[in-house]
Amino acid sequence: MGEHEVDEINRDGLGLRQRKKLERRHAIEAAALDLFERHGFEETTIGDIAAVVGISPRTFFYYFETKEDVVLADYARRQTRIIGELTGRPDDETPWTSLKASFLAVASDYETEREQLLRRGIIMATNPSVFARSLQLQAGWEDSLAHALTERMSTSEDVSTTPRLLAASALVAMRSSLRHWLKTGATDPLPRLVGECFDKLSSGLGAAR
Amino acid sequence: MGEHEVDEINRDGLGLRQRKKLERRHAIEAAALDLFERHGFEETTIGDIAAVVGISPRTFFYYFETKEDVVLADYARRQTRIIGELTGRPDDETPWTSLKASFLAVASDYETEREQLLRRGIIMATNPSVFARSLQLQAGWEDSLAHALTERMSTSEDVSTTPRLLAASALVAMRSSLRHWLKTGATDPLPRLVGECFDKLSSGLGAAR
DNA sequence: TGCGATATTGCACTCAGTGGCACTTGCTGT
DNA sequence: ACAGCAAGTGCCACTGAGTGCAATATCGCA
Repeated sequence: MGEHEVDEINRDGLGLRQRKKLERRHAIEAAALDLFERHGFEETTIGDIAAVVGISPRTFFYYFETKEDVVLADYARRQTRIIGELTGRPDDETPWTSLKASFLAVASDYETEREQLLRRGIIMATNPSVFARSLQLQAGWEDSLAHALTERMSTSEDVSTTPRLLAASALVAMRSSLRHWLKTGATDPLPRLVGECFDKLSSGLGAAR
Repeated sequence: MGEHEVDEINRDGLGLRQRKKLERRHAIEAAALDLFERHGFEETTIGDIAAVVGISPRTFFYYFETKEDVVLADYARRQTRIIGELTGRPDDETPWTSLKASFLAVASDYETEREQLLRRGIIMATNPSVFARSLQLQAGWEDSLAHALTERMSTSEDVSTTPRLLAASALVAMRSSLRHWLKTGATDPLPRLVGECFDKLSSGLGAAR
């Protein structure tokens, strides 16, 4: 019967309704990003964005929870991407190897969206509240990773410290190489940077200088 | 001449003014924490807090930048504590050893403030916005650590990735052991937990399960 | 064509946080 | 002891994010 499910009717994808929603979501993203870059994040109000897209300010919150989330809209996508990648790895691999492989895969994606990442990265680095929100999302990310790892390693003793440590470390590797990548204008190949960071961590921090 | 410095006149400490300020600051902290625990963080307004302490809402912001900062008031103190500890370490030590030693020192402090930490920890773990703010502070912390390390290791190439990686990893170790400590009711000796985490990281993540 | 789910909007409201201005009072140099 | 200064404090008005609610519009589908 007519359930209130997420309708996915049309071939090859989503129903007209879903498509429209996605389009509008992207429209909001584009308009907002543009305004943020031209007038600054703080200076731009929800009203401004709504006006450009031609929707009511109230509707904005139907699409995004906070103003910050517009900038970080792609975080969630990447997050699920990584988790998928991770759970797809063979079971006999050591956790750290799987993590490295998963993050490397995503790192390649990053390069194709270089421009987008740079734009968003700049706004994020410049605006404390956006940065804060990104940290918050990363924490959720860490949770998911840790959870996935706990299932993978049958260490079972619910979410012990080790998976958390692994997950957090992986994120640290990703984050710091990403930072370096962005700071150097995204010229070096990102996967290489990520690989190097992972290796530094896997061989142990004890051996520095 | 009469500079606008932080005045410290009286013997053994600060002037009357400073003391009053500190007292009031603590009063705000106490009242706020109490309200937060009894009615919830979100539910408590700045006005509520101000009313209890007997100040105007406006004045609250003279003492704290945000409502969240009341809960995290001791973060800054600990931060400077650690940095001090770190710069005090002998130069011939490997960075990671110094980091471990510094964090261990602070870990001992934590145990004497067990109650306080638990109270604040609970509020933090329960409230996304407080948690977010704590992450933000940690990021600043990471910056300071990385900076201190860069000076220490004469790797000089301005804030290269390595010090960042070290700093971030140390924070991960601290954070995850702290989390575990809090979750288990702060019974195990914290320094031991911290030590273990540091060791896991120093021997390398590659060797898991 | 009409039913039901989904999308959109207006309105009223709360509350964090800021800016400006006036007023008090502890501190400091003379 | 006194004057000048700046920190501390308070009040008022204001902006803007975000929410709850209820009314309306739109669209897919039977």
